[in-house]
Amino acid sequence: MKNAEVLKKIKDQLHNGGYKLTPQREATVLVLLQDQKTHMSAEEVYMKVKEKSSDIGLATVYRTLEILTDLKIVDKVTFTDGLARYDLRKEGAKHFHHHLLCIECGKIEEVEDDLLSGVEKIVEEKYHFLVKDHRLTFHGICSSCQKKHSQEDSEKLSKLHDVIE
Amino acid sequence: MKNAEVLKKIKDQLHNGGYKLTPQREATVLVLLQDQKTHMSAEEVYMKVKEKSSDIGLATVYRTLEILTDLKIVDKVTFTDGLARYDLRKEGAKHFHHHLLCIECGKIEEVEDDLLSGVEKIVEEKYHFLVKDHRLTFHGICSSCQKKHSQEDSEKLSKLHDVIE
DNA sequence: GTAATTGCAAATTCTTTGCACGGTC
DNA sequence: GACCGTGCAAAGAATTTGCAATTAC
Repeated sequence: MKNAEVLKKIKDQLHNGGYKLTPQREATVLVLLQDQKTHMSAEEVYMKVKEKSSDIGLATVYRTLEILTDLKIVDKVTFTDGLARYDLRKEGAKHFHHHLLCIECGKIEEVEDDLLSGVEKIVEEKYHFLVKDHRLTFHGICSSCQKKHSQEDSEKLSKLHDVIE
Repeated sequence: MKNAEVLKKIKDQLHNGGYKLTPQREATVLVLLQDQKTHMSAEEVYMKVKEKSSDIGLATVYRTLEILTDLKIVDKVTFTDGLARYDLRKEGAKHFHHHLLCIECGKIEEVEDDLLSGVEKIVEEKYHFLVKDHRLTFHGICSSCQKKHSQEDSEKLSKLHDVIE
């Protein structure tokens, strides 16, 4: 689905929710659309909107993000740093996607696969809990940090060889 | 494992980490031990410690909770309200347990089952991400809120019957 | 026209920090 | 007596709110 279509759809959702379509709200949605992988904080969204010439206040960004969260157009996530970040929901995604948070470099990768349907079934049956959504984040070491490690290791090893030789 | 034993173990961990065992730290750990299901915020821990006669400053609670988090004795979690909460790690648990957060009454239930080992394998193989820990929270409706609903429904239905009769 | 929305600044909330004092080995 | 830990109060960071001016429909 193209960005223009997605934007159109979001506009409709705002209307249906009884909200007006202001330039500030449109600019905010556009920024979220163009930068879907970065998990921006409110401050970052605010900066990006200002960059694009559109003038906006930080409070308006917070208010807009809250509306979008209520309408389930974006999801609010908080990782270990305690800062709220905002993620556009993927088109047609029933559930929130998952995250891989690297504890070394801080990078956040996204996982779109639906990994939890089996797990949800267990939760519903065993705990009689009606699952509506979920938040899943893995903490660990990303592939590039792993490579960095093995490189360091082999360097140490070759130094060791130098000493022995 | 008994609380006394767990406390002893935590004392050792503090010592090994090069930290002293002050009355304030001991009181904080005791509060966490006695109230394992409530997911207390720093403020709540502070209040509980004060209740138990032990005098303590809020800053000390924050500092103690940070140490305990670093030592992986407690886990810091942030749910949707953005407030940091602290959970004692279960004895011998490799991984953090999961949570069921009711979107109606706000109650948080814990799930101890290891539901994710299969999912972690997929993540490691497909994304080459070395998993160290995870955070999983389901958002939904708890069993008692579900019951409340069906009760309301049957009440409405019986009123409807009254009208018809 | 009018009710919703905005921007600003002030207020709030949660958390961290600086520093003088007190306790411990 | 050096050093770690504490309490307090002040600072800081993130977010929310009150209000007068402005705007979308």
